[in-house]
Amino acid sequence: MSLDRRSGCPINLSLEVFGDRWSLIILRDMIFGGKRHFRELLNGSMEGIASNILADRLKRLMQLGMLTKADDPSHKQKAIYSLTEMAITLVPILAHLGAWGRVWLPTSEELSIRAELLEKGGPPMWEKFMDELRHEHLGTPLDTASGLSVRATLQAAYQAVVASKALSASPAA
Amino acid sequence: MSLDRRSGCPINLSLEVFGDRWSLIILRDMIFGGKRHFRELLNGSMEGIASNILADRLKRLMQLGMLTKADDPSHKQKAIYSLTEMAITLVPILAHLGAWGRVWLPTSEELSIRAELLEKGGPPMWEKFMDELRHEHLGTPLDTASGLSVRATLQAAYQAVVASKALSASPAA
DNA sequence: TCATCTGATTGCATTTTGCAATCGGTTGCA
DNA sequence: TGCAACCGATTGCAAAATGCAATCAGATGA
Repeated sequence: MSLDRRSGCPINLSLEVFGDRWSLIILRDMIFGGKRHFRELLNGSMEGIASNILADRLKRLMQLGMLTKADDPSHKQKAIYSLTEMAITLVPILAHLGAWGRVWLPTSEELSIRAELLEKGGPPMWEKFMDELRHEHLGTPLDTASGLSVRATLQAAYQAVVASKALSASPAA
Repeated sequence: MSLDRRSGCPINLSLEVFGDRWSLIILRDMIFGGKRHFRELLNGSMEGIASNILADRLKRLMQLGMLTKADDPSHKQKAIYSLTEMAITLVPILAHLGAWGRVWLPTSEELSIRAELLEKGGPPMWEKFMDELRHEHLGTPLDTASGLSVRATLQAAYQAVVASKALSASPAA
C-alpha cells in the first residue's frame, strides 16, 4: 500500500489510489452511509474491516487528499472524518461501478435497489448528491432547495425492499 | 485473490472482481492497447507486470467470465485472449476512471490525452468503441460503418502529443 | 465508582506480491 | 539439421500486505 507511481497513466494512478480491497469500501460507507467516525466505519460496514486496516487506510486516504480529520466538539476523543472534493467527485464512478456490478454479479436484491435508483437518476441525481455531500462535508451552501435528500431517498428504497421481503417471507403475523 | 463474497453489495462485488493492482491494468491493455497474447501483455504494459501474476490474473479473469482463451491457428503454442461482453461493458467505468485520474492525479500529458478525448467523446464514443470491441473479440458485425476506429483515433492523438513534445524538446535537428 | 465507549496500536500467523530463474515445446532461419 | 529466439506459463523465495485478537489510555455517562 505504498505510493509507487508505476506510470503516469490516469487509470493506473487511479488504481494506485483505491485499487485495493478496502479504500473504496470506506469511501462508500462515508458517501452512501453517512459514516463519519472511526467506530461507525469499523462496525457499520457489512464487510467487517479490521481496525488496523481501517486506521491504515484512513491515514493513507488523508495523505492522498481524499479525507480530512477534525475534532468532534461534542466529544474530546472523537474525530470526524470529512470527504474532500476529490473524494466527492468519485460519485459518478461509484454509480457506474454499482450499475455494472448489478448487471454482472450476484448482488442481493436489497442492496442493489440503491444502485439501480442511482443509475436511473443519472448525472442530474449524481450532481444533486455531490452538492449534498459538499454541504455536509465542506460546509458549502445548498443552492437547490429540494425536499428529500438523495441519501434519504436511496435509504427509503432500501427499507421498502427489506420490508416487502420480510412480508412475503411471513405473510401473516 | 479469492472469491470471498464478503457481501452482496454491488460495489463490493465489483471490487472483488477488479479491486487489485493488476486486473484492470490487464483489461486496460487489452481494451485500449489491443493486446491479445500473453507476451504482449507481459512486455507491453508500462507498469511491468510479473509473469506469474499475469498468469494468475488471466486465469482468474477467465474464471470470473471476463475473458476467454482460444488457440491461435497461426501458432500451435499461442493463445489468444478475448474480452467477453462483461469486460467490454467496463468501458464507461474506465472512461470515468481516466477522467477522474486526469483531474486529481499527476498524470503524464501524453498518457492523459486519450482519457481526455474519451471523456469528451462521452457515451456515444464509448458505445462506438464497445461495438468495435465486440467486433474484434466476439465476431459480431459492425453496424456503424465509419472511418477511423476509436482506438486508432485515441492512438493518433497520443502520437501527436509525443511528437510535439519531442519537437519542443529539441527544436532543430 | 465503574462499566462503556473513543480512536487507535501491537503481535503474530497467513496470504499475497514481486522478482528472477527456469521449463518443455514451437518456430523461423541458416 | 542445428540452434537461437520465442511461446505460455511454473517454481522458489524474500518481502510486503492482510486478518484476527488482544490491548491501550483517555473520556464519558450512570
